[in-house]
Amino acid sequence: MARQRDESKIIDIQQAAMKLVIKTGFGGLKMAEVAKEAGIATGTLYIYFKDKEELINQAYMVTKQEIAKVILSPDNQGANFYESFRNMWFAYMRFCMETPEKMLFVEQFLHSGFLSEASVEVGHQCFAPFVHFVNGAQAQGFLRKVEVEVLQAQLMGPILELVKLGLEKGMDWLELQLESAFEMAWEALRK
Amino acid sequence: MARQRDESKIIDIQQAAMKLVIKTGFGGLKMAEVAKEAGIATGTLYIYFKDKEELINQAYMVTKQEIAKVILSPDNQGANFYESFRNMWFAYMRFCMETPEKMLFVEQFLHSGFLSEASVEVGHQCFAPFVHFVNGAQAQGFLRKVEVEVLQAQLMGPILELVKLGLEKGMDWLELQLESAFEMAWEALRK
DNA sequence: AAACAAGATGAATAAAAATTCATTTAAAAT
DNA sequence: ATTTTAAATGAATTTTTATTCATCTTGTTT
Repeated sequence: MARQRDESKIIDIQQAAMKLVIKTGFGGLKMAEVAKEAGIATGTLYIYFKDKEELINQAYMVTKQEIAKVILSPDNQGANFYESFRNMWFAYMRFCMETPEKMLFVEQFLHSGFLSEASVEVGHQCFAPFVHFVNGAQAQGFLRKVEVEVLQAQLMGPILELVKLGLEKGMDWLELQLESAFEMAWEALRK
Repeated sequence: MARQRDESKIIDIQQAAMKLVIKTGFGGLKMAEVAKEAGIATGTLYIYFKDKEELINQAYMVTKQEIAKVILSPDNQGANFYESFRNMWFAYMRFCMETPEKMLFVEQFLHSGFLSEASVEVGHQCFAPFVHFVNGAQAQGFLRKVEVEVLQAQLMGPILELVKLGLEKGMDWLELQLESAFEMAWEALRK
């Protein structure tokens, strides 16, 4: 008997928040600015989210899951390990270059002081398939036998830094570095 | 004709701020808490620093310079390139493990929205010796010929991630991973 | 040891930001 | 077309946090 809640606003709001975090950092993130960026009134935020903490944590959980999906998205039927690894690396890198705000938001969130119980849980869930992939690859002798977190650090650390550089120097610049960057990652991790 | 200003308070205050940033992120950093952590009254902060922005920027500049000094500190007389590289990597890593708050503060600061003109300048200054070292090593055929920023990303990115892991899982755990981590970095960067 | 000057204090104030809510608007049902 | 009711609004309020300042303390000088 009344107008519908516009569920797409949830996404708009989360995207607005992520976009602003890149510019201002978590410290500078203001609810009034999120609303403005999302094209709605301040009060409307509170229809869709209980408070700032919930908004930020939900943005994290949704985005973290999206990223996990991206990494597993390539169709690796018939590909050898090197090719699968390469596909996943490029899939993730392309995602980061297209929506850097998402990966940087997820990254910064972890040290923002907003991290809730539920977010930690989602983080673990999303990490599980990666652990499985790495364990298999190690067992088959494709990857170095070091703890999975160390592999992850070596793999994700440089990507994060490269995306930050991409924001400063332009994604066209970054595009030119991709092959080298991938090779370096591969040399670091291969057995 | 009056009591001396205690210059060591400047360091205490900056260290307090850096320590708190690890716990609460930049967003959660409160002047009252910095004062408490430093063991002084809130108002005393403003004797030593004009405002929050100045405090944070000065902490950054001092710490960034300290880090630059640490990386160049090893005595590499008579060492070959591999040994020099190894010495620098371990010198930096040890510094990070002893005072993770400094490296994480510097890291987070760059995306906090507080970055001043002067801080950017100091950042560049500190980067210059690294550029020089890398250029020389590339010319002599020790390192891959990729842009210096890409090398830096591949080198520093994993260290940052490892230190974060060290904070979560303990520095004793990280200690056990150092040799592997260094080897991976070396394989990534070597020609 | 008295006077002085600058440091230190922390409660009071100002500024900034999150959240609420009385009111308005508009989609859906009758 | 009218009624209904939840969404949307944004000014007002509350809450949080930075900054100031009247007062006190302490080291130094004479």
